[in-house]
Amino acid sequence: MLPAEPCCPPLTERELTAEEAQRTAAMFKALGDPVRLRLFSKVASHPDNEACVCDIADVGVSQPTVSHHLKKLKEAGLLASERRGTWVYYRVEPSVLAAMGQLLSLAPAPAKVA
Amino acid sequence: MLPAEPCCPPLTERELTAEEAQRTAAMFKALGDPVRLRLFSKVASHPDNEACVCDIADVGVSQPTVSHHLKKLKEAGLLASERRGTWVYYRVEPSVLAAMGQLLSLAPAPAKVA
DNA sequence: ACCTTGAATAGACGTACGTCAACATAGAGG
DNA sequence: CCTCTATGTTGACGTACGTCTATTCAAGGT
Repeated sequence: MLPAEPCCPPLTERELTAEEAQRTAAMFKALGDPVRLRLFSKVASHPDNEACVCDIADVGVSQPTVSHHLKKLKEAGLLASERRGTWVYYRVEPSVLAAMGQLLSLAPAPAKVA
Repeated sequence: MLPAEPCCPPLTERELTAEEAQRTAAMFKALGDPVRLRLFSKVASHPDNEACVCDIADVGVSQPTVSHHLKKLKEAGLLASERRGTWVYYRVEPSVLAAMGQLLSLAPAPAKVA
């Protein structure tokens, strides 16, 4: 799995290269599972965009499955984790979120002559 | 697969319900494949956000595979298709794109007391 | 009617994915 | 040390997914 750094202009501006697509698709893929998306939204909507696993683990699947999904989100570059004593905290990477948001903006609207 | 209508406030605002997550994850999932993301970006970056299949089919996979992926994007609500004579045109749904972009905006930043 | 080109469908195949139960690891606190 | 709680890891299982070849459907042109 690629490092998943922020990437690329709005999708409406120009087509992605194969490499850009691979890197970027990895991030979308990470959010493409309902359980992962819920976990991510739970972290993102917590104060300071950060939450303990114990605060977000109630999503209807077993604890190992939660851990597995958090790992996937981390590998995709969308979350970072840090152990503080007994608990492990996950935090969203705001820059990555912003990059994905920009990717989906349809700002320029090329050649809409009207 | 759900109808995939536009949905939901920014991920930072509140956590998604299970149903919202399922609906929304389907859209992210559709963009979570490199080939599909390239196809989508090709359509999105064409004039009027619309392109003939013949204009975008060169992504390194067979023609049936391209057709398969375009169908998936359509089922996810991200593209619409229309036959015009010999050719079939695919067009992005701007509202859906905008909704996804808004979902990824981290506007309010709750409780960053600093 | 026939053939040609553009695009969708059907079916098959290998791989990746989501899930779980069982086990392992990490600190905290007696 | 031992144990309790919080997370992560392993290995297995069924299903979904991406891809292909072969075939079919749709429109045009001759």
